[in-house]
Amino acid sequence: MPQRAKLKDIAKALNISITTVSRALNNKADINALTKERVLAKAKEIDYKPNNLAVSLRKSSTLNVVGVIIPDVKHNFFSKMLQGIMEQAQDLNYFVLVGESHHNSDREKKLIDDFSDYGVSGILLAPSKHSDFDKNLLPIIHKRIPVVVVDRMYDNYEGNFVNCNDFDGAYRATQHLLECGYKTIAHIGSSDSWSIGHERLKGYRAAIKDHGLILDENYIHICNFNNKEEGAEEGYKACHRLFSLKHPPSAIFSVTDDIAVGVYQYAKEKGMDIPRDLGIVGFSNAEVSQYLNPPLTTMEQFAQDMGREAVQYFYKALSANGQVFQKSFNPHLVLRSSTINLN
Amino acid sequence: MPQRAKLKDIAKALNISITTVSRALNNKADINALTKERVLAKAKEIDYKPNNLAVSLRKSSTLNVVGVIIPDVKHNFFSKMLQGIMEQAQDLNYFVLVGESHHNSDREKKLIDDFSDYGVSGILLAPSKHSDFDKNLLPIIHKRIPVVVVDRMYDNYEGNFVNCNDFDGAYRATQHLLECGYKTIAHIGSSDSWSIGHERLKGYRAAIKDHGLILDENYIHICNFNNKEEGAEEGYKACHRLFSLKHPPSAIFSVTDDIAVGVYQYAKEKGMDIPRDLGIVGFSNAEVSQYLNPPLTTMEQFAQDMGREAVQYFYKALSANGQVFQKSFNPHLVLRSSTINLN
DNA sequence: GAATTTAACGGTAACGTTTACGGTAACGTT
DNA sequence: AACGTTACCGTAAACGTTACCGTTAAATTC
Repeated sequence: MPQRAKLKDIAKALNISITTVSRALNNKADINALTKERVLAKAKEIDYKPNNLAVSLRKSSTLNVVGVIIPDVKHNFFSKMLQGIMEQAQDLNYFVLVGESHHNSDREKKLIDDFSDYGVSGILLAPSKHSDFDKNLLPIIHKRIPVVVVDRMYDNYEGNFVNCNDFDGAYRATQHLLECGYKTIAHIGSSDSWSIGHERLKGYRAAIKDHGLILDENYIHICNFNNKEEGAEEGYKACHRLFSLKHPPSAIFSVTDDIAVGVYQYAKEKGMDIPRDLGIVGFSNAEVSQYLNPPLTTMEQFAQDMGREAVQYFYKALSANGQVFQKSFNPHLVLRSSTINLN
Repeated sequence: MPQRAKLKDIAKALNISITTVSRALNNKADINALTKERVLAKAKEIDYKPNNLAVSLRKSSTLNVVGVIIPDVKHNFFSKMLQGIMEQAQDLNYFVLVGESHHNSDREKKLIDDFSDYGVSGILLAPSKHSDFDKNLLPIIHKRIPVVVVDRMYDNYEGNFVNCNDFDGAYRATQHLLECGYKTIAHIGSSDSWSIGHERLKGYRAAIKDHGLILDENYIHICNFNNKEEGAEEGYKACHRLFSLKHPPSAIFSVTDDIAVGVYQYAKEKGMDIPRDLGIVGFSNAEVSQYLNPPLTTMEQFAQDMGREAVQYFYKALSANGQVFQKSFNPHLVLRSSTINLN
């Protein structure tokens, strides 16, 4: 609605053609230095700003927008990631369109399609649990829209991605507990259809095995998350089962910090001392974890760096023809007081 | 880059004019039912999607995008708000462009200008501390771009806004402490140039006064936040001073939950029992607060509702000519265990 | 049956840009 | 003097769409 200045206005004011004005503003060749100067001055004077719609239409290019789809902004990991994305995007002069899937595959599909129809230059997707690759992502990949998958992995996915090396992280978390001297280590995991949970379980298994311990399947408790983020509750319930075993565990590697919160609640209720009676390692270094009592040892995921890298990959994918960019970030142990050296 | 289907393609395939195709798809008058059907079928067949750029350019309307500027996505309050914004925006068929100001006024200005140049339909702004109204917001208000200010208030601002009734919230928080029977209530606040801190301080003052107590200025500690979110540290430092007073307070109303975390740390260190020795009420119901030990009594701000309302106001402002929309949400006391009835 | 309405459609211009192309001076070259 | 070169600028078409107006044939009116 607001009456914007156009090339025509400048042209009229200076009594030259629109073409010349355009040339001046986009510093192209075939233009007199003086004319250019006058155009620039006039442009500033009447506050001329190019009409992106017209420019993109004419150039038949897309707008400088990248679409970001995440399951939940409130989640610490995703908001950190988003932060990294926005920073890097701004550096590359891109705008960021954000949508939430709420871990709903249909909603995710709609967002992907809407973004695509809108004409984004690319899409960064942190897939929801149960995301349907063939249905949601494949169509727009075929449309040649650059896509970078973040955080979660599809099976046999061969496109661009940035994720967290969950296997490695879980391995190191478990290893840390072993090195502290905890002998019986349980794992509270999350539903298998979610690749992250799967990888972390594998990492846990590998660590136990590599250290010559026998893996007791009773020590593995897989929670069944619904869409709600009721992690703490699930953790609490898990403890209920784990500590009714004949030989209850002396340490727990929890697949998320949220779940660990539930473990804390259970431990407190039963008068168990963390870390003496029970060692705990979480995953993802949620904001909560530093405020828990005692502060939770956990795995930092570098969400912000992942976000930044994702944007860079998208950017590279724009020009690079067919080349694929992939990277796994190794998590880092954040040593706090929920684990202690028992030796 | 991806070769999109155009009206021309449909027209050619059916041997009719582009105009007719357009009419069919936008279900306008002057079109045969059969023709319309054939067009729609063909459109679906070749997956035609209108080119938004061309449409908006032709109609000289903006794209369906609303720009959102917040200081920090990681912050619980803002991410909740953003969530509300995105939900409501999706319902109204708007896309959401997000940018972070990081409490930097210049960065905020750049975002506002960029969004405006981009051609957003409107802007929702949660101003950063020290945001310069005249410099940042006034220019685009003059450009007639609908603006809704959220959360924080400018002095003498007369445009659209949705905020939290901080005065009322602070009043009720303080009142709650008084009703519990705490006799000496201190306030840890934040720098005055931030309207929110100012309002909460006023609310605190009013509550003390209305209950016939004498306000001891020594009980008011104003933290000087820099841009960093070092709330806990500030809270800790504040306690240092407050508890070296001749008559230390028996309760604290903290301007944010973050700061309250610092109070907890101090209390734990000095062996004070919360809530017996020290009652605490926070503000904003951060995620942390429920996990603190004991869980923190605090004021819920309905960030999500505020976000939703903000989008609705923006939407109304699009058509309503000059009408101004304003609303203050009253915070709600979330009663937990950091306060107790002493009577 | 002539006049008028109506249904259905097409042509053209326009939204604000960019760009391929052509044109006109002014100058230098042989 | 004829030609080529250079520097600068304008014309016109195009990007994909929609609004406006005109056109045709059939249907309706009297």
